[in-house]
Amino acid sequence: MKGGGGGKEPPVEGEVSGKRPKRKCLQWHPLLAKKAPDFSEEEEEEDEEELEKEPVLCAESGAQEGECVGIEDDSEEYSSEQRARRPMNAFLLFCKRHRSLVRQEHPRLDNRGATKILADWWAVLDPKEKQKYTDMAKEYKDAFMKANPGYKWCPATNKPVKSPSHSVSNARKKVWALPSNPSKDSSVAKKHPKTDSTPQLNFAMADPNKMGGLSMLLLAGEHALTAREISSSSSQAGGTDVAKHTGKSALFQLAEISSSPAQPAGGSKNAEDTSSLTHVEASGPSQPSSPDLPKSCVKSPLFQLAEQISSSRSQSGSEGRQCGQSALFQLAEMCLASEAEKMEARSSQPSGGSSSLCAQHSTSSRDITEHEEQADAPELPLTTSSSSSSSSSTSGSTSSSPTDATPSDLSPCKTLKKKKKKKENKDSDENPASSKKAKKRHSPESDLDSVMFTIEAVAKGAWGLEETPRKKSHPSGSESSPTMDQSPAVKKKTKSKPKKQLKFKDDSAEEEEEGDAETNKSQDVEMKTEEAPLTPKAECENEPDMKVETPSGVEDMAPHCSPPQPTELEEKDTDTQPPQTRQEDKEPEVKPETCGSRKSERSCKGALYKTLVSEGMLTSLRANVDRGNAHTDTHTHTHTLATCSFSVC
DNA sequence: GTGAATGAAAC
DNA sequence: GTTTCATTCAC
Repeated sequence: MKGGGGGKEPPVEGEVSGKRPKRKCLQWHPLLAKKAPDFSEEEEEEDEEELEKEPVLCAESGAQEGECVGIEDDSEEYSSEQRARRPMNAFLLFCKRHRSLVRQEHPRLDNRGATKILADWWAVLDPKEKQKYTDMAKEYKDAFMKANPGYKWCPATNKPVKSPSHSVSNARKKVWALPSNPSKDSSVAKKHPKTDSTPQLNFAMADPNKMGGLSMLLLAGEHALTAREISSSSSQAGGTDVAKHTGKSALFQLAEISSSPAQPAGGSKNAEDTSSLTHVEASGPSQPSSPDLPKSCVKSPLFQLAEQISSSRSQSGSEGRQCGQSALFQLAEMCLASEAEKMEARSSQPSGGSSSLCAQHSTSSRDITEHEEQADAPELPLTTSSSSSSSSSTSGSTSSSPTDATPSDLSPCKTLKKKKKKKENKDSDENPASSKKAKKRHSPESDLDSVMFTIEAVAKGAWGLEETPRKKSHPSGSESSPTMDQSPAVKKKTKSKPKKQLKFKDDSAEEEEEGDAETNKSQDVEMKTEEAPLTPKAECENEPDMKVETPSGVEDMAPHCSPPQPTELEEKDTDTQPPQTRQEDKEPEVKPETCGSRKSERSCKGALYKTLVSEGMLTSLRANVDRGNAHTDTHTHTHTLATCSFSVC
């Protein structure tokens, strides 16, 4: 499987082979580039170092641009991709942040399935939560725009520019280069902007790709330094305006960088990596992640950024800006967290999952904690993140292949078109509503998992919780219950939707045999559950809410397990399944056509869910399930408990 | 390369 | 109102 590490690893190869144009994400570039060919093996550990080193070198040299660029001529390859990526929207941010969790929970589930779940989750998400993400997205976008003033959302369209050869590179690079922008201080970093094509190329090429995330950081750091030369470490906020700007851009970059996938580097390194990242984020005292590296160089920038961030936060209190920064900061954290999660997930999967998580947790937790304290803003409580973040780590080098070149010529737009066409076909085939369903269907397993998961969540209401770690914040004071309830519930429904299709089939057959079938399912579920690492993330606070809705059995675990919502879910799987089925049955009626549009569907689901809840359907179902699965549950529960403990640790 | 989701911008 | 693209990665 590429999957495990592969997913990202490939990128590494990519360089040479050059594949995956898509990946190009900003994040990827840098890292990938770093991965440099030099290393053949050892790579993992050293890769990281190198990665950092390279940038460092550049930094040292001072002329980052030229040399760096030069170094990697290859970079041209990147150039194709260099084009800045669109900033993620709220949903994407959400996905990025939580995907790993979902995947952890459902190892089998592929991204598509995870996306579905996330979508459901998103639908259910409290407005507040959404708002947070929305805000973050906004901030992110703003920062992005600042960085890339001239950026057009769909460069592709512009393609004209892209003439085969240079055009491409320019366009993409531009993005990076663009940042230049205007007036802002950040301009320094961006300096090369687009104004001159030539320079730009160099600059653009060089920086982003070669420099990699670090490079970016360096640049940012420079700016920052400039702004706050003063503050080498303590700086507080000095925050001059400039600093702020810088910080922002820096943050933005940081976010991008952070988002860069964790490096494939081996899991073993994770610990180290993690530490390095951690310190970076944490802004902790500078510790050199790796002695080898010129720490000062490397760290400095990163460290500075971190400092800035932290300082900004502290300041922020007084200033309004904080919001923006915090958002960005959060974003960065999210990215890191997500990566970390990934790392964890991967590493954990093979082995034992939960344990690994715990370990990581502990490790990073401290750092994270600090951050959280500082940052913690309301926003992302993200428990998840915490866990994941910790893991984080690795900076990886990921790499994706820069390569890609490819298509770029045409411009992404074209490429996309293909996709779209496909989609269209699908849609056209069926009604709107149906179309969705049809799509959903792809893999039974995934669907099942997702369904199970959803069901569980619904039963417990965990989902809502999970998602929102922030929810904790309490969403609702008075309303809380309703909102909370709904969300989870909705989720369920939502989920059901995807499942429905699958389930329908199953249900029809299964329902008849429910007795046996359930048992089997439950077992299956358990199996899955076991496989799944169980995560953690959870939100204890939610529990209460959950309980409210789901008084029944699961509660036991829920309380403790807050983190492991997923876990809970799993437990429920067994139980839930049956219920699920039923719900689904009902849903079909409602959902189907009504919800032609995505939103509408979600809404419908939500409504249905509410209805069901009100009716007490869920409760009754659960009860039934519990009874039916009693023995099975016992098993599961035990397992769950264990899990919980873990998470708790 | 595709898909699965949502959302934002461009068209 | 439609397209494109953003993220992620197994397939």
